[in-house]
Amino acid sequence: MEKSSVTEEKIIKAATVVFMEKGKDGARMQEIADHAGINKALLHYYFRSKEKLFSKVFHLEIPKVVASIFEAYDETDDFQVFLKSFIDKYIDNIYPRKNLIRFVLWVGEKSKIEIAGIFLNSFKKHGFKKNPVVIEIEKAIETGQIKPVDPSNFAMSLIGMCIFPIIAGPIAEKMFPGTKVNEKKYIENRKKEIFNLIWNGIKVD
Amino acid sequence: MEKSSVTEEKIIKAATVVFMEKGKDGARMQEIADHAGINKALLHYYFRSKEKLFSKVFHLEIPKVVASIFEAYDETDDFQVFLKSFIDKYIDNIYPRKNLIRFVLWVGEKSKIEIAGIFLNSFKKHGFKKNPVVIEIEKAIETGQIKPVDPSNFAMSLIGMCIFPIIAGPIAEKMFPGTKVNEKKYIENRKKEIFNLIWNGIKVD
DNA sequence: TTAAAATTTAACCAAATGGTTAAAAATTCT
DNA sequence: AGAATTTTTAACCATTTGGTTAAATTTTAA
Repeated sequence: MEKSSVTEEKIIKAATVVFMEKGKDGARMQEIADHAGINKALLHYYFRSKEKLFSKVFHLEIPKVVASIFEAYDETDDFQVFLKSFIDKYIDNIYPRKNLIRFVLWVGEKSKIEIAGIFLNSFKKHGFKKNPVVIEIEKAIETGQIKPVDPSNFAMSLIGMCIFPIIAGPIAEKMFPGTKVNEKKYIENRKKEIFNLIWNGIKVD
Repeated sequence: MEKSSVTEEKIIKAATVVFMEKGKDGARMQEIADHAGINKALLHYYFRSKEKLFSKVFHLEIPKVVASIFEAYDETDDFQVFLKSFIDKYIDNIYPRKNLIRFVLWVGEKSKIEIAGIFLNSFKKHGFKKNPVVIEIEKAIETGQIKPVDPSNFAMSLIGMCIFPIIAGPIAEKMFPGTKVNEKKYIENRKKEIFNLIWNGIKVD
């Protein structure tokens, strides 16, 4: 690999860390340069402006949020198996990416960057036209494995339950007694609770 | 009311809007002053620094996030009724506060401000020691109205399902086909889907 | 009414920040 | 090797930003 692309990668990596940590406005070009082990002029040589660098990072990172869904996705005919495995893998995937997700959610609303295209591209790259979880749910309904819920809404609920405690972090810990987002035991237990709630509901038969 | 407190209130209101829109670092003191219809010197006369002003706003706004739970809370002996009503009111409450919630989630992680105390105070003010939803769930389990789920986890799931589509906004719309977070029809339907999923699960009996 | 106290403003300041420049150092290519 | 090209740096610049100051205006109260 040529030196140029090595440096460019170093910059993007550093910028990603700093942007995610400090936000777009809180991030300092100098800090990004320091983090990448280069000086500010070089940083501007590679990326003319903060805006351009930010846009680059944003476009590279969004697909990773999408990807975490595909990475957790395993095709099976047994929806119960699929669901259990998806929750397990998805939470494990997003956990180390919580900064990224918080960042994308925050910036996705505020920034003027067009995100629709980025998302669709990301889906296409994985060979799907839409959310694979939605597809899997539709399949399960058709084969009579689950009740006829609205697939899109169900997928939203599923992702919401997985993501919320992770992005809410310290807020969630104060809001809900016993929550310890950083303890493996809590996370493992949460996976089970999510599955049980979705699968069985809370109604007493 | 004296002029001073009127001005102070104007400033806080303006600061809240601007901070929520632009974030802590993106917000400009000048913009806050303009928004409040005063000049920058006066702004600093009332709040010595941006940091102090921000802290004030943050401490005033967090309780409102907590409050949206209490506002949606109605005590009943019938948990099914409680759940339906809670989902309905809670979503209606947080919807116009989505900027605030996104802001608190983002800043809550990044800012060094101690949030634990703010939360506990906020609970106390409403006469509760912990999340009222959790209390209601515990009651319902004791009276055998619902299955013995983990109350805290269940509450987290409930809140997560309600909050996620709202804070995810445009991201959610791309991720899940058919989602239109700004349409009343979508929101009303989502309320029903959340209730049904929680109550019945998806297992075919 | 008038002096004291509080409020409001315009002009200013120092520091920080994004960005530039021109030259030096290192690489690449013939 | 050595000219051309790319990479790297230090010093610099213009603007923005948070914050100050001192004087003018308005309000309060005796």
